[in-house]
Amino acid sequence: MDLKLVEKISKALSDVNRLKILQYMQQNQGKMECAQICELLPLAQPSISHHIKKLVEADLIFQHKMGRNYNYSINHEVWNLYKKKLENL
Amino acid sequence: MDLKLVEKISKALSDVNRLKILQYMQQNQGKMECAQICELLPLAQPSISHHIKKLVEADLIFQHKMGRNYNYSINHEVWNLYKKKLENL
DNA sequence: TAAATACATCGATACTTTTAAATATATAAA
DNA sequence: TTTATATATTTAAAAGTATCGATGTATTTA
Repeated sequence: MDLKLVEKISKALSDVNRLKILQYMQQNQGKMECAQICELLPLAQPSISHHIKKLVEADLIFQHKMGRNYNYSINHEVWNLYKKKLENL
Repeated sequence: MDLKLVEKISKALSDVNRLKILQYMQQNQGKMECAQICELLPLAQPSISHHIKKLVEADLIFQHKMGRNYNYSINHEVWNLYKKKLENL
């Protein structure tokens, strides 16, 4: 994992709304739906969609389409790689 | 460590120049001077000063004045707290 | 005390990010 | 096949961030 990727992931983590999304996912066995996030955060739906996209683009979460809903789940591999990289930049 | 602080630290980490500064510090027993950073990065001195300030404000590094130079060193306590917090948001 | 050094701060500009309103798309239900 | 639902995308405005030139401030050296 090079510094450009560390930068990208850090940027994805540098917003309280996105951190709350991840927190909620961690507390729900790494899974959640968009509708739940809408209840969790005081933001309009397009804003939440935007934040989710940032997390997806940073490879921190996966997006699976299930019927007309999406399910999101934590990408533990990237998450662990990031933490490991911080140990020794 | 609350999410607002995680956000602040992540923001400090979300720039390649600042990551390079930290990387260099890690490789130098957690210490370095500003002049070394100026050689390391292709940036003007005020930009480097700005980046250092971000790291100091996030409590990721300490600033010690030694004569007319400053010495910077990694704040291992905050650094470790951050990594620990990521383990379990 | 004057000049040089090492850094910080200020001010302007350019770039990026966040947000919401409006709109689009895919799927399920009626 | 029309309508409702869940989510994404587009657009535009506001706020935040990076950069650098100019300048300021300690501190050391001459």
